[in-house]
Amino acid sequence: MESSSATSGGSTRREATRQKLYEAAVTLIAEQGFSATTVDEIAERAGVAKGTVYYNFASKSVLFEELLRHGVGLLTASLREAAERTARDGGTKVDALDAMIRAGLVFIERYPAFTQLYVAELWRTNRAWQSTLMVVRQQAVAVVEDVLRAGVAGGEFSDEIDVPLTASALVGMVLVAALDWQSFQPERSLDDVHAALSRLLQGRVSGRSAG
Amino acid sequence: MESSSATSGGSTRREATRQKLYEAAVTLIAEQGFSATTVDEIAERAGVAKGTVYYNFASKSVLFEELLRHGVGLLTASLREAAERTARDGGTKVDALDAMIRAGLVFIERYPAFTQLYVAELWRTNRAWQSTLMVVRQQAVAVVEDVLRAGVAGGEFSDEIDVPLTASALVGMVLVAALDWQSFQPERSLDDVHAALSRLLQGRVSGRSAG
DNA sequence: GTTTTTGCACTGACCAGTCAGTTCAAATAC
DNA sequence: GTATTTGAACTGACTGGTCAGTGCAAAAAC
Repeated sequence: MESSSATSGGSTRREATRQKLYEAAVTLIAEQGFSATTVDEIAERAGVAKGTVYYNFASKSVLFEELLRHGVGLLTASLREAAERTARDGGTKVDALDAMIRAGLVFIERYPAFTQLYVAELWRTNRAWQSTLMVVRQQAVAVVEDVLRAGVAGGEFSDEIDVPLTASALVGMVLVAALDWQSFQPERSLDDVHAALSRLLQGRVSGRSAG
Repeated sequence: MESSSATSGGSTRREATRQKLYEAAVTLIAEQGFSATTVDEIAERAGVAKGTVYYNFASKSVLFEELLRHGVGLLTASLREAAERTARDGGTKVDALDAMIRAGLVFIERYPAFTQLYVAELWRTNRAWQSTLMVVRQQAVAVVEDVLRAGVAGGEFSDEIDVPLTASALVGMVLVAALDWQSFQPERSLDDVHAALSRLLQGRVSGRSAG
């Protein structure tokens, strides 16, 4: 007899509790930062006792590290999927980048708190989860780099572009534009924001209106 | 009788102490975050007594807020200067943006810790210095927006571009690329990084090498 | 003689992590 | 089907330590 509602691996109740803790932690840490967020707050928002946090995670930092891994996993999967879908549909590499921009925006719209938290921690040094963060960052940027490299190999992009730097710049463009969108003009539609970034990507900023 | 090394206004000795405290605080907070940085640490790194911190600043948060204002003041001055210099030399608005990108890179190369700290705090909510941060952010982005608007008015840029969003995206592009440069490939030259970003700005990513 | 800095002891709040005890659902016994 | 056992999951009061901010007398700088 199996348990009534099995998730993939791991006992159901425990998994549900961990999920609640992730959700509570991500918003609190995004708002206040890691150090300013107390374990008591996380427990309270998740609706569990403090002891439960320590039953499920070795420490506050471990909870945070697993949260990071979890979130970036979702993002890279989504980016990769966007790139592959475009390739299957016979699109160019610019189309792939454009699709990835959209996938990035969709992700940020869905998980704004996670994105905030990620940006806030990414360039810090001297932190316990530094190495976790490096690994996880590289996974995400690598997806963009791969598309750029394929584009250079296929002659679609200039072979003079600097792949890692251009990838960083593209990620930064989307990240900052999206966070500003969420923070300062949340009423705008995703399509709107996507259109503006597309234009920038395709160098259609200079030059008069298409009229 | 002028003091030997006058900064604008304020008694010299006091100003020197405050400067030491800014420098100590900025690196520590960039590395560890605001909450994880103690006043004792700041005092120790600055080489002054803890009491001196409180003689010069009302509280830890006030020290931080003034630090923010100070740093962003330097940045906006530098951006504005770059834009104006280009205008005087009869450059286009793209030239102005390019000069501002360079000014941004120079700033980040000179004050990497401040930049880190700024990014880490910018999209947080529920923090005491939230409003300070908003004001100060707007000052910096506004300089870029002004150039974009002037370019649209003069017909150099498409009137379909979204000025605030494009400004955000450009700032993000430079910010993230530069932070990655500093963190992960610090051996590269500023010119190198600038060239890569210039290329992206001018839409010279697509298309074969100029050979 | 006024301003600024020092050094250091002290307070009170806050917080990560612990642990002895409780809950409860499923398994086993009858 | 009812009673009993088991153990994973959870609880929340408690502890030991940390830290922002204070108070103040004496020294140093100007």
